[in-house]
Amino acid sequence: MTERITKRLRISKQVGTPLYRQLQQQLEDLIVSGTWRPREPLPSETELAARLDISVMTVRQAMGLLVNRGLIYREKGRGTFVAPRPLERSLQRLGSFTEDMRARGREPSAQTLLCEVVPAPAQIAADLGFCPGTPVLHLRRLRLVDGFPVALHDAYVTRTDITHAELNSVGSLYALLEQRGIELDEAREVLEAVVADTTTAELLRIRRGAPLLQVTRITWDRHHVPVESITALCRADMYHYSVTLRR
Amino acid sequence: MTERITKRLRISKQVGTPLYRQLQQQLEDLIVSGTWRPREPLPSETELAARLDISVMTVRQAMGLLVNRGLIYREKGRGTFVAPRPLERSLQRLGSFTEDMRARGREPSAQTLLCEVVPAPAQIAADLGFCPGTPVLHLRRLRLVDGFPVALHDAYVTRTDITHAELNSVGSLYALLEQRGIELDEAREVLEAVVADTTTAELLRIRRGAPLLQVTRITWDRHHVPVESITALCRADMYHYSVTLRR
DNA sequence: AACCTATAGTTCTCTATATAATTTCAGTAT
DNA sequence: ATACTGAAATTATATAGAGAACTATAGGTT
Repeated sequence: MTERITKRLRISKQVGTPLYRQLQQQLEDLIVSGTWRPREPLPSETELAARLDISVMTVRQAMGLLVNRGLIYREKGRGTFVAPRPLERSLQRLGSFTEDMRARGREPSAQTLLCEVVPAPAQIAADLGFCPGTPVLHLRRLRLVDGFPVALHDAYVTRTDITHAELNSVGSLYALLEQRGIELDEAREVLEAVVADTTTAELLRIRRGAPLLQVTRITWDRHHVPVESITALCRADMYHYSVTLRR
Repeated sequence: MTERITKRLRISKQVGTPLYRQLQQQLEDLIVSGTWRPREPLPSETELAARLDISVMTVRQAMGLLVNRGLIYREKGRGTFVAPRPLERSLQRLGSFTEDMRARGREPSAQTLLCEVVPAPAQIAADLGFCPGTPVLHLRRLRLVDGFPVALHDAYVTRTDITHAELNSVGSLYALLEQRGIELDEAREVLEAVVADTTTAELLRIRRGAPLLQVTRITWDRHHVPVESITALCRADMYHYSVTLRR
């Protein structure tokens, strides 16, 4: 069983990806695909290290990442097990709307309602660490899943050279930023509940006063330079967030 | 500057706490207390290792925990820095309402509206991995901060020997569970937006139809045994959640 | 059958070391 | 003053190894 499964694991120093990342990814694929089920024991660290001819500490590092993602749990003296309920990772990793929806097998799309360079309003400037009035790209988009509106995104982006046409073509703002060499690294989100006003209700095709999840996010690149400040209004009936917490 | 600060760091093998945990905690205290400000460089890993006479890998492990908590960021070749905006940790660590509020310098209290052992309803039983009808403690509490109602908690707890009097005395369900030797380890939360019905509105002193953040949480102990399934309704105007995401 | 002990297996903590990749700084040449 | 090179400094990856702490199992004794 487990022995046959672990024969599928392949890691190589030639790949250019750190060994622990390769292992983490392959183990994660096995878990997410359902090959290993919740509470099923994984091979021990020492066993994997021997089988793959790598150091135990390297295996341990890979496993540590899976623990952090809530996919496995480890018990001293007993072993390592697949965590119950494979997690949605919306609040575990920084992903774009497009990525998140595709990961759920849904077809995301967007209507760009506004795409223009504006002077940064005071609060946005403060969020992004700019002087008020610094030019930023103001981007308002209606986000759809399988053709149905689910969220309204109102973003201020520090990169002002992204065009309406590019957005329509590529779809994902994050993908466009990454094409430009911006390495997204970290974001901070604040989640609140609000009710829909008339304009938002119309766009999202819900009644005025319906509950919305409001998500405010500031995103930084790997040099901790701010990239984006966005407020998203999400239909609460079609879209919710999940997270694993640790003690 | 940094030299004087690091003279305050003390770790000892006698303490019984792993060295990396001791260091992580002390560094965290320095950051949270404001001794180190955002973007300020921390001592390098090698410097700390030399100063504390411990291995670089041990320092690195401590730092890794701080990175995971969003308190610092590391740049290859440059160093380690305090992350901007010290984070509220509500969605980073598993903490109780009581702990969270105290951490924010607020005075939490509760009114227990219901505290009785009941047969687990089907959905709760499914959440907790029980047979329907298994006895669970049903606990409904109005949570207050500085005397003002902010949330309504409706919990089903697997430990049925907790009394109304204990809750009133100690206040924190998690503290009571921990007194009983239950080591809380992990929780999964789902966040949604809803609107207040008449009963909830009255209890929370808001208008009917006002937005609420609904948080559904299942908590497990360190053996991954379910401890609690809870639904919290939180006033959106007084209480919101934050989280750091990583790419 | 119950209990105790020894052993094996597993994760946890820690050490020492090395190389790779990146950034920064100092020295030298133009 | 500027540009280039090499060294120093820093984090990132990886290794090998050891002992501690815990769990599970097997075997022996009562």
